[in-house]
Amino acid sequence: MGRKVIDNPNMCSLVHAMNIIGGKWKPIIIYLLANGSMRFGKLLMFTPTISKKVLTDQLKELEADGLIIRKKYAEIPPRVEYSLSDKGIALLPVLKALSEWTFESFEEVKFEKCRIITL
Amino acid sequence: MGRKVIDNPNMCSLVHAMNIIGGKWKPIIIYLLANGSMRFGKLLMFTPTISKKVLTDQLKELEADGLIIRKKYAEIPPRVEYSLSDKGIALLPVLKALSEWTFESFEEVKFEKCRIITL
DNA sequence: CCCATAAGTTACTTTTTGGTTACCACTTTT
DNA sequence: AAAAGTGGTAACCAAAAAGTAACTTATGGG
Repeated sequence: MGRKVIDNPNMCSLVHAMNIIGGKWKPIIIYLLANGSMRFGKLLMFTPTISKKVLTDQLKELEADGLIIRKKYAEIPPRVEYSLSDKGIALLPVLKALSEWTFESFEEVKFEKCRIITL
Repeated sequence: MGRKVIDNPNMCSLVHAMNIIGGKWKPIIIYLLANGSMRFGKLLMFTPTISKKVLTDQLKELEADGLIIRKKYAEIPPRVEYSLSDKGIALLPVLKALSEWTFESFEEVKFEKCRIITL
């Protein structure tokens, strides 16, 4: 039921990082939120191969770990806005560096610099 | 048989990065190799909760993606040394930044700065 | 002749993750 | 009166990842 994490008896910060953002989708979700808040439906549109349930699950874990903030408006139909917390914002430079590493290390492949939008 | 990856029609470099190092163990393996080459058995010892098969699989994928180099010596019993390639070395600063992000963003928890050794 | 060794491989099982479909709650629009 | 729009949840299944245990290979040592 709970999520599986790497045992971390020595409190290694890299192990913890992998436990938090190791999920395949999480860095991508965080990057999608880099330019401001987004609603559930829009996040779903921008990550076409993810299912509703998986997106829900990932968002819940990200919220539980304090990387994103979920703001629910008491409207009908419901509106829920997701945005980055301070922790999430602090992660952006790391993700940018990761994206640039790919760009530079795999020059033989023509990558776009972190355009995640796939529609 | 093959590994599952995120569809990446727009060649987003972050998506590619996740496809390459998204595995739970991969960044940790790369970090273990930061200080020089290591033999299979030693890698296994330093990652206590990973199984032999999974370590083998991860190493194979890392090698296939060009992040590590596998050098096999024609000895009996066999000796195999794993080390970082240029791509792998170029990834180290990113992993270091990731480790530091954890350290600083979760101050309430007392993390060790990237001591991965868990024995 | 038998054992140990290093680095796996193979076959098998279990756990985890991801996907599908249906359904809900409320209101506004048709 | 019925449908559409939103952000979900629940039940159920399929697929993938991971774990376990036994086996392999070739040689030197006892």
